[in-house]
Order: sequence, then structure tokens, then C-alpha cells
Amino acid sequence: MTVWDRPAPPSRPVPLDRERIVAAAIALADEGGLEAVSLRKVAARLDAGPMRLYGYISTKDELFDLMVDEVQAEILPDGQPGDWREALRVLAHRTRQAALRHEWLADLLGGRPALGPNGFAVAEATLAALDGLADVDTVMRAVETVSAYVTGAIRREIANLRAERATGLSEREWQRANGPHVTRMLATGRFPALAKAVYDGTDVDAESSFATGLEWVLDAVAAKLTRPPA
Amino acid sequence: MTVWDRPAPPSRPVPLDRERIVAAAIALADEGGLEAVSLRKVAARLDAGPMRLYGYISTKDELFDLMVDEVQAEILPDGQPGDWREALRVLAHRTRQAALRHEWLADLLGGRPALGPNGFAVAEATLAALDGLADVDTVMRAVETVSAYVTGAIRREIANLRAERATGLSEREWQRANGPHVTRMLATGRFPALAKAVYDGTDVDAESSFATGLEWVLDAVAAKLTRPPA
DNA sequence: GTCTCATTCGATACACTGTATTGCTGCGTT
DNA sequence: AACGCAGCAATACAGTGTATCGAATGAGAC
Repeated sequence: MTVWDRPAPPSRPVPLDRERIVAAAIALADEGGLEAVSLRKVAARLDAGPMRLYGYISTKDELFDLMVDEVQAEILPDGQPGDWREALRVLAHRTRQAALRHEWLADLLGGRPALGPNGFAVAEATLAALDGLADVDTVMRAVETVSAYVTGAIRREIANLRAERATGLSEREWQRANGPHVTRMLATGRFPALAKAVYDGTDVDAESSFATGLEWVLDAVAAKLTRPPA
Repeated sequence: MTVWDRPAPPSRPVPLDRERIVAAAIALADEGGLEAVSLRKVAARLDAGPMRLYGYISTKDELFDLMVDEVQAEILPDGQPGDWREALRVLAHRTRQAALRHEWLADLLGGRPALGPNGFAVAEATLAALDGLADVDTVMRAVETVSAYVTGAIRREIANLRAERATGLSEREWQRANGPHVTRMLATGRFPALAKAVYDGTDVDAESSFATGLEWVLDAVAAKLTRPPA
């Protein structure tokens, strides 16, 4: 008996099943971030007392797991995949889009093993794309590498996005003009390569940055798939 | 005036500067995880009232930033780097080792831009390794790609490590034998590729898994560096 | 129709959190 | 010697996750 299959006890006043609880939590998180999700507020949104939730959920972390799994349903592509590369690409971009829709996902991504049905489905889709193209271990390594990149890239993108929002300025402009502390540090001359990157670098948009890095990683995977395992 | 340079006000009863505060917080986090870090406990460890900390730190998130920056000092290599590839490899492995020493780092990695002096130093070391090997934008993309992989891989590794510890079993054995929920899900036949990976996959240790994925990503980067920008 | 029992809900309670505010205390200066 | 002020501690507040428990409300048995 684990998180994902718990008998839904009936109730009269308002049906209130796990789906409704998770939906309310997601709505709260979408509006105010993860820290805006409290059991009290979730319950209040469902016209229930806080303790009522514990009939359906046994801890707040479990609620977070359920939220992640729910959002992972959005990641699964609609149509059937093309070749393996296209399949992985689509999965990666859909993950990113889900994180942009639900920024709190970035805080949770990779933080815990995704053991829900939709998490499994995403893992299945990823593995299935590479099935048969190499031995099991190589495929596994490929999946892990790609998803590590995806997780890390999304996390950084959301982090930067928040920082920009907090200062009201674009990351680049902020480093270049304002951000007195950063400017001063760069001016010390102790970070010449960094300074060059900041001042001479082109300001590319996040999506194409994500896409470029992803293609690089996919290139690397492609090279290992054609060749037999080391 | 930002987080990283604040005049240290003197005090009599016990010196108590920011370094001591950060050290105490890190000690607490090493022992009991991030959630064990509360301003009250940090202060208690320094024989001070909770409010005393606010003379040196303006919010708890700032304390977290300082903790991350402090640990990033451990990442910087001692000697001078070899070629770019060796340099990036060492930085990646040292980051991973730091995260294994301080597991809470995984929770914070990539969650916020690293703007502290040591964070800058790590960024500088990374960029310096690739300096001149390609145009600035390509170098930037390379750095972002590698560090996205590193962040994501470390995060997953720590997450799995915790899950193993929680169940007392190795991830693989757990999926294979115990973990009734997982076993049942796999038994549904809805996840054939996943089932194959779980049952037929070799159980490789985390370090070589990390290393292998890293080498793949470095291969990808190498291919882009020799070739001029797209 | 009435009684009983079990279940489920809500209220209360507890230990704790981050932080604002307030007043004291002891030092340095005039 | 008196004063002012900086820095610290105590108090306070709003909020958190969750355990416990009393009451009510439902169904089932006679």
C-alpha cells in the first residue's frame, strides 16, 4: 500500500476526492508558488477543515508527489512518436513547457523519484523511444543523461526567470548596468572570463538556449547508440 | 549593497560574524538536512537569541545562499587545470563530491542564481577552461549544457540515495522484489520498456553512471568546440 | 420505528516556524 | 556625570504540519 493507490472513502457533504485536492493544490501553487500551498489553504478552497485532507493524503510531501504526477500527465505527447530523436526532443520540450506553466515544478523536478502512474508513463515513453537501439544499459544511460540535462536546464531557466522578475530587469541588462554588487565583482578583474562572457555574450532567448543544449546532448546520445556498448 | 558584502558590525558577548553563522547552519544541515535548519537552532548553536542573526543576515533564503556559496569553495580545484576537458571533468566531479558531503546542496543546486564570490569563482574557472576555444556564445552554451547535466544528475543521484535510505534497500532490489506498488505497476504490462530496463538492467554504481553521462556530454561539447559556431 | 455502533468530520491543541516590534542595557562620548 | 545610541533579548504574531479527541451522523440490526 503506497501513495498511489489508496481506497477513496466516500463522503457526503462535498465529494472531495484526491483529484480535487490535488487540483486545488496545483491551482494554489500556480498562483503563488509552492510556498503558497498549505494544507489549510488547500482545505479552505474545498470548503473543508484542514484535517479532512488527512483522510486522503497522509503527508504534505505526498501531496507534492501527487501534484508532480498530475502535471506529468501534461508531458505525454498526444500523437505517436517519430524516430527516437524526435520522441526525446518532444518529451524534453513538453517537460519544459509544463514547467513554464507550473513554475513550482522546477522546485520539485528531480527532488524525488517519480513513482506515480504518469511519472511511470513518461519514463516508459522515454525508454520506449530508445528500445532496441542498443543494449539495455546503454539505453538506460542515455535516458538518464538526457533527463539530467532537461532537469538541470529547466531548473536554471526558472531560477533566472524568477531573478529577472524580482529585479524587474533582464538578467543580462541587470548584470551589465545595474546589479551594483555583480558589476563591482566583475570590475575587480578577478573574473576575466566571466566578465567577457557577460559583456560580449549575445542575449539569446531561453527556449533556443534550451533547444541548442538539448540537441548537443542528443548528438552525444546518437553517437553512443550507433556504436556498440563500450 | 547586496547579500555578499555587508559590513560586519562588532559585538562583545561572542564575536559572532557571518562566517560563524553560516558554519553553524551548514553543520545543522549536514546532520539533519535542510529542514533541520531553523534560525532558532542556528542561533542556539551560537548561544544567541534568534533575532541576533538578523544583524548579519536579512532573511533565511539569504542564509541558504550563503551556505551554498560557502560549499562552492570546496569545488574549486587546488592545482591548475590541464586541458579544458580535464578541467570541466574535475569541476563536475568535485561538485558531485561536495553534494555527497552536503546532501542538502542537491536541494539548493540550480534553485537560485549563484552570485556569491565562490559561485563566481566556479563560473570563472569553468569559463576560463573553455576560453578562446570558440566564440563567446558557443562557450557559454557549452558551460550551460555541462552544468545543467551536472545539476540534474546530482539531483537525481541524491534523490535515489535518499529513497534507498528510506526503504533500507537498494533502488534496484527495491523495485525488483519489494516496493509492492512499483512491482504491481510493472506487472500491469503497461510499461514494457520500463519493466525490461528494471529487470534486465545492470546495477551500476552511481559514480560511474555520473561519469559516463558526463563523458558523453563532454564529447558533445568537444564536437561543437572544434567546429565553428552554427 | 428505534436502538446501537462505527465511521468521519471538525475543533482543539501542540510544537514549531520566520520575522516585526519593543524596550532594555551597557558602552562611548561629551 | 549625564546623555545618547547601538545592539541585543524578549515578546509577540501570524502561520505551519500534524495528533488527538469529542461529537455527530450515517447505516445496520432487531
